[in-house]
Amino acid sequence: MPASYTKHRSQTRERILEAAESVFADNGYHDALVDEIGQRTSISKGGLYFHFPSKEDLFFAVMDRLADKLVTRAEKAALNAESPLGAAEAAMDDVLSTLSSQKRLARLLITQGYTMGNAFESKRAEIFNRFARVIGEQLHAAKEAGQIREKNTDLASLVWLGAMNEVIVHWLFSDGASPKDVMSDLKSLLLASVRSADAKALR
Amino acid sequence: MPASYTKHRSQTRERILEAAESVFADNGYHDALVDEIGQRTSISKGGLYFHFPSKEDLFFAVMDRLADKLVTRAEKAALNAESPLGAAEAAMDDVLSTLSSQKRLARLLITQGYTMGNAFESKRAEIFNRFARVIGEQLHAAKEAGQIREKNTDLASLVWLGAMNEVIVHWLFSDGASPKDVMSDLKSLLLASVRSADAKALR
DNA sequence: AACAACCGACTGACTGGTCGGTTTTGTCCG
DNA sequence: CGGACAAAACCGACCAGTCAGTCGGTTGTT
Repeated sequence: MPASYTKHRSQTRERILEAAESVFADNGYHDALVDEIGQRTSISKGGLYFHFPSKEDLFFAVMDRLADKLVTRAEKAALNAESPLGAAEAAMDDVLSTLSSQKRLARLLITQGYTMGNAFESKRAEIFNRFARVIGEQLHAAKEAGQIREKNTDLASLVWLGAMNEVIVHWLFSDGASPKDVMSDLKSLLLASVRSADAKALR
Repeated sequence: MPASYTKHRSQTRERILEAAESVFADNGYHDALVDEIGQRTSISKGGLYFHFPSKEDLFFAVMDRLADKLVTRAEKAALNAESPLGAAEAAMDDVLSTLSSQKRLARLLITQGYTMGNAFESKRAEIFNRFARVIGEQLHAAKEAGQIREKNTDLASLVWLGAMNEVIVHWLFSDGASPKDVMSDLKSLLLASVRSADAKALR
């Protein structure tokens, strides 16, 4: 295989990835049509299947590329910090502001690609909001009672919900410790995140 | 409509919901077949469509029912606590241990139903783990440097990741404040969750 | 009789993937 | 240089499996 083939080959791959990212971002995996990716690249379906063995593989390649970009950026941003905790902070800064300015891509990376359309995402949001509200009410009451420092209890409840969710998801896929096992550590983390300095006793 | 109709009607609905929950939990929404729900209930497809207008509606009804159960349980658990923060803690306890003991349902509620199969979930896990590792390395270094109190940096990185994720997801669906806008509040929450008392200066 | 509940064979839209054939690109040699 | 050969790249009509949803008819209840 002559060298100049592989060069052109990777150019085409890149073109396909670009278009696929856009189509997946617009429609989500399920509703994205391979034919439409073909249209946007002016490459026929058969041509696409020459470069990628399946729609799924193509999607994964898109996701990998996205994650690469994001991680690379964040790691670069972290280099300027003068301490580890500062580095973590800088990376968080970078990721959040990058995603903030590219809603479509955030959507693709975080949920859209994996889900089955807008109706489903709305349902997910509805249920999670319900949980967030339950947590939020308690935190709000705790705030009134002077037990916690944090004023932004809505945000705090999102943080708590997100943390719990992630712990569960991790358990679901890693076969690691069950949520129960990490619960006490998790609780002290979350309590520390909001507790005021002068509230030692909890119950 | 005679009374005994509606009674039997709601019994049948319940039977269907039960079976549907099981089928959805086993296969996820996409790969769950309406025909299989029919088989398990001994109700024909047409019969099912007499009770639910579509597969999607049936799925949503299942999810609502699940969320109901979970919230009700948690709220009951919270009643025994003696302070708001204690109530929040008790509810968290309850939810985590309930889900811990029912992996199938946790899966359904948290992700499975909305996604497109195992390959996709694995990919999601892979990417998120990558991010978690980046955070984890920083936190670990911060621990070595004595900047943080928390010893379980793996868990802490999951918490951070989950919190960020949830903030982003919420923004994606609520059209609320962008992650950038809540970033400073979010940072102080997360830093407070791990920071040791004697580490004030950050950078 | 009237209506709810249920049946299940059938349909029709959908779309990922295939495959035989064509065009383009690079290489080799006379 | 140029013509012949091979391999890569690309084309697009077509196939094949899938399954949610329908509908005309049946059974059971009041």
